[in-house]
Amino acid sequence: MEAVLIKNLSEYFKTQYDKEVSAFEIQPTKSQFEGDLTLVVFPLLKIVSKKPTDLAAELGDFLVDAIPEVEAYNVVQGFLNIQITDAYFIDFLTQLQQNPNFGFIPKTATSDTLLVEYSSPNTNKPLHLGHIRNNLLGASVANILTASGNNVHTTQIINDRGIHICKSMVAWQKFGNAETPTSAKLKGDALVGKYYVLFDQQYKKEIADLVSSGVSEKQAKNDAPILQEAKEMLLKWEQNDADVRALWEQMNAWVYDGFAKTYLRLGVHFDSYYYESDTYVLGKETVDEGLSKGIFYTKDDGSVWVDLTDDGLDEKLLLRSDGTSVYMTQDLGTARLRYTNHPDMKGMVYTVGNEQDYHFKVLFLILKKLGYDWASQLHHLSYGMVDLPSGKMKSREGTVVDADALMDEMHATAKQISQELGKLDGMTDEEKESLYHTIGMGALKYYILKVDPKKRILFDPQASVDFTGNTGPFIQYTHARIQSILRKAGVDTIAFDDIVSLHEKEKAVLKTLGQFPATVAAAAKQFSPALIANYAYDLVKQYNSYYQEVPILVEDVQTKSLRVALCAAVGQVIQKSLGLLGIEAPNRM
RNA sequence: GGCCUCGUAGUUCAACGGAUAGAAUAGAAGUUUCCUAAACUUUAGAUCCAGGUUCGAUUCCUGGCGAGGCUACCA
Repeated sequence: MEAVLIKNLSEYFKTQYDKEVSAFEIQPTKSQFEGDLTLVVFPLLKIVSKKPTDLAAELGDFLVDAIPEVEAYNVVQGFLNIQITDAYFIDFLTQLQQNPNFGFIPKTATSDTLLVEYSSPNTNKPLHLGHIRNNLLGASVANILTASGNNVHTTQIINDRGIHICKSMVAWQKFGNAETPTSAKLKGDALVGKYYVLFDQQYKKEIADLVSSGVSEKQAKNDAPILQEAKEMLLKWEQNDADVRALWEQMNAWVYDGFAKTYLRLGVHFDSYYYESDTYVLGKETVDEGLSKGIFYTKDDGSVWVDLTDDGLDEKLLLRSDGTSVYMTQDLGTARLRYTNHPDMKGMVYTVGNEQDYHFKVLFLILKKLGYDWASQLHHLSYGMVDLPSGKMKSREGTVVDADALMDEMHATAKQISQELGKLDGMTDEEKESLYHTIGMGALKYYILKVDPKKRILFDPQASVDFTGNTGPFIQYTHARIQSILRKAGVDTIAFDDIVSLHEKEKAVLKTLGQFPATVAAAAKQFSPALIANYAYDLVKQYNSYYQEVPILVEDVQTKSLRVALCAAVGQVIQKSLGLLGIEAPNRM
C-alpha cells in the first residue's frame, strides 16, 4: 500500500508542481489518531511552499480521488492521516492465506552468497553465557539473511592452537592421571576446562611462592615453572613434536565432542569449520606479500608492522620478532582463504564481541590496503558483553555462567512451571521432556535476542526464567493457543467473500501482519534479531487483545471463516518470527 | 592520556529526526458458565546535565558528568 501511495504522490508532484520527489515519510498511524497510514508533510514544505495543513488537505483530496482503497483522510497539524478501506484488508488476508512464503524472499539463481561467522571459541574451556549470546545472534542473523533471499553459509574460526590449550595440556600431564571424559564422566570440554583451571591455580601458587622468596611479581609471573612448561610445549607444537601433537589432537577432539553437544542443544549448526592451525600459514604469506608491496615494514628486531597512523589508528604488529604469527596474522589468512573457497561471495559477517571493535577496524583496513576489493563487503557484527547482577563475568574468578548448566536450569524451570499449571496431562513423558526443552530454550533465546545487539545485557538468572510478560514462552503460548483454535475450528473454512467490514481489533491485527515483510527486510539490513523479537511481541499483544474481545468460533460461517483465517495468519507469522530467532513454536503447551 | 560504545519509569527493554516517549516487571484495583488465566482490563511512574542545528531532538553536533571497552611480541 505504501508503494502505491508513493507512486501516486510522486506523479502528483511531477504533474502539479513539476518537481521530482521520491522520498515520502509514511508511517503507521499512531493509535491515538484515526487512520491507518500517516504521511508527514513537513518535509514537503521545502519543495512546495504552503501551509502544512493546506498541503496535507490538498494531498488528501488527491489520494481519495486517485486511489480506490483510500477511503478518507484527516489532517492534524502537518500529519495527513489516511484511512484505508476494509476491503483492502480483507483482500490482503485472502492473499495471505494463499501465500505460505509471506514475508520471505525466495532464493533465485542470482541470490548473493553471504558468509556468517559466529561462535569461534577457544578450545581450552567450555562455552559460557557470552558464547550463548554470540551463537544465538549469529544463528539468528543467518536465518534472517536467508529469509531475505541470500545463500547463507555459516562457519566459525576455531582458535585451536596457542598458549591457552598448552596450559590445559600441561596440567593434564601433571595432574591428570590419564583421565578421559569417559573415566571422569564429564563432557570433553568440561574436562579440558577443568585442567585449565588447575593450571591457573598451580600458576598462582608458584607466583606466590616466588614472590615470598623475594622475586618481583612481574618476574614471578614470567618465571613460574609451570608457565615455562606451557611455553616449551607451545614451541614443541610449532616444531611438530609428535607427542605434543598427539596430545593436542586428543584434547581438542574431546573439546569438539563437548561443543558439538552444546551446539546441538542450542540448535545452531555450522556449514564449515576453519582452524587457526590451518590458516596462520596463509596469514604469514599475506604478510610477506604486504612487505613486498611496501605496505608493511620490518623493525630492527625483525618484527613486522603496519603503520595506520595516517588513518587515525596506531601501528599494529603483524609478526613477532621470532617470526611467529599473532591474532591479526591469522585473521588475514582466514579471510583470504574464505574468499578463495567461495569466489562468488558477496560479503562476510563476523559475529564477535565489541571488545574487538578496534581489531576488526584494523583488519578490514589492512585488507583494503592490500588491494582486496572485497574488503568493503566485510561487516563486524559487534555485540555488548553479558553482565551478571553480581558484576562482570570473569572465568578466572569462577563467576562465569556455564552454557550447559544454564540450559539445564532453563529446562528445569520450564518443567516446574508446566507441572504447576498442569496443562500437559495426556502427553507421554518423552513429549513432555521435549516440550520442556522447547520452552526453556524459547525463554533463554528470546531473553537474549530481544535486546539490541550493540547494548550490554544484564543477565538476571531469576528474570530470565520468567515466563510471563515480554518473554519467549508468552509468544510460544499464544501460538499454541492459536493451534488449539485451528484444531477445534476444523478445516472447512476458506471463503469470506461477503464480509465487507472488519472489527476494529481485526484491522489492528491485519495492519501489524502487514508490517512483517518490512520488518524482516529491516532486520536483515541492520543484522538485528531484536527487531524481529519486538515485532513478534507486538503482534502477539495485538492478537491477545483481539481474541479477548472478539469470539472466533462463532456460528456464522462467513464470520467464523474470516476470523479463523486471521487466526491462522497470525499463527503463521508468529511461527516464522520465532523461527528466525531459532525458537520453536509448539502446537501445545 | 588517546580512541570507541552506552546513559530512557524502582528494575529489564522499545521508540527510520515526527504527533500526548511505548511495553514488561515490581506496586494498587478488577476480569474465568465463553476458543488454554503462561491471558486480558484499569491505575501510578522516565529521556544524565548545559548549549547548538530546525517546523520538530531520546535520536544529529559540541562540551561536561557517569558506566564499560580498546589502547599486548595473549587469542
